Amino acid sequence: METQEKPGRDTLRHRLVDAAERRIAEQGLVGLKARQVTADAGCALGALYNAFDDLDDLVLHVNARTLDRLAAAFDDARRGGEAAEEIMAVLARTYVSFALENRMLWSAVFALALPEGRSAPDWYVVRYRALIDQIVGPLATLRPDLSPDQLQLRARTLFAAVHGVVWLFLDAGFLAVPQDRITPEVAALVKAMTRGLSAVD
Amino acid sequence: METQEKPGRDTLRHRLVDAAERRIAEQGLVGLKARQVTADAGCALGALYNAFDDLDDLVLHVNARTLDRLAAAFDDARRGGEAAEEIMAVLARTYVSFALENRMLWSAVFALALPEGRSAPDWYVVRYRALIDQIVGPLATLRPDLSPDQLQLRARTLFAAVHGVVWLFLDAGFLAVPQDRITPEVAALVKAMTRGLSAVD
DNA sequence: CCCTATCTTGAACGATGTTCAAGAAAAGAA
DNA sequence: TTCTTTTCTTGAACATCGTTCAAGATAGGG
Repeated sequence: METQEKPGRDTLRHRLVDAAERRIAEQGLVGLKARQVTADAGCALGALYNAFDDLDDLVLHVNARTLDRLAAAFDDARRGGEAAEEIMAVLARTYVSFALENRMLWSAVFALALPEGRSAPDWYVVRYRALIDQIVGPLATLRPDLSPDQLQLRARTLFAAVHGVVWLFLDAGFLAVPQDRITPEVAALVKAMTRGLSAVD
Repeated sequence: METQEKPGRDTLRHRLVDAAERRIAEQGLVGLKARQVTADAGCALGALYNAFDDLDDLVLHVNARTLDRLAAAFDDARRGGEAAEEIMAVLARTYVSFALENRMLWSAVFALALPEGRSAPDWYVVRYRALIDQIVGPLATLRPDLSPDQLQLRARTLFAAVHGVVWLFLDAGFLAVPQDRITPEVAALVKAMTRGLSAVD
């Protein structure tokens, strides 16, 4: 059972997430070790397993923070509420910038692979959905021909497609490309996917 | 140094790759253990490190096989040489089918994360490029407005975008969607990305 | 002040990837 | 064949990892 998070900024849970976040940001997900993170947080090895189920559970909390920060960046980006097309383009740029400025943390969001039977908890999935939902709005304006169900699906497809492109440049170094070409490529991708009128589907 | 592969179908190297391939196909990349795979291949634990540098090196060889099989599927798919637009659509369908029919092996291709400084060897990168190159052909027909350099880049973008969508359904189960909706979504993505005439950039 | 419940500790366990000295096998030279 | 040299093979040993758990410390409530 997931114990209720106490509000205190100085709980052990909080310090552990802080330490884990730093470690991942610097060394990547593979650089996160139980002994290291507990030392950083100033507690014994075993204390980690009192505060969290698991190392994966801890990573999930770090990832939740990362997703929240991207969601906040999305909020800011949409604040300059222009036309739907422009919002879409801004969201795409925001996504790319965020991923590039938080490489390791962003990679960790996708690199974490839960064991076979285990699925992500609700409080985690909610964060994902919140991101998708921010896309559905402008997409609905651009594609009035799509049903709500189709919109939801298409928003995920769009998100995943952009993720794929960013991933290519983040994790598949051997096909590397100058960073300044990523944003235009993603922009082209998003523009193509959201062009409404001539869309045949 | 990478020792030259002997042609024999029954070398230890070959048996190890076979065993590793089976293990990954059944249990996923995380299910691949040095002791298990050497037992399956009928050799001692240490023999693995004579045949390969590393466990990662072994996985690289499994992945190379997988990439070769997809490349072969691409070859077959293009054999019915229709219009460029149709070829593109067929390649996309082929990709999706292949990924779904080889879930674990295909995931392994992307899940393998080489340690920080280490980069994939040339004989491995070549396989990736071969796949991309199969896309460049039809894309060049559909987008005569793009320079060779832009074509190469756009082909990678397209590949990565499709990869992202397939990945979403393969590894991010909580946003799961019925399998029969994947192919149409990818088709829509590819069609949007390859639409030539009204293309703006 | 004591009883209880909770948190904390770090030694211990089992599993893992990798190394390496020693032995076996193969290949070449005579 | 026989000796020498090189290569392959072996499995015990090592270091490191995530995780557990019995024992001790701490805090709360009556």
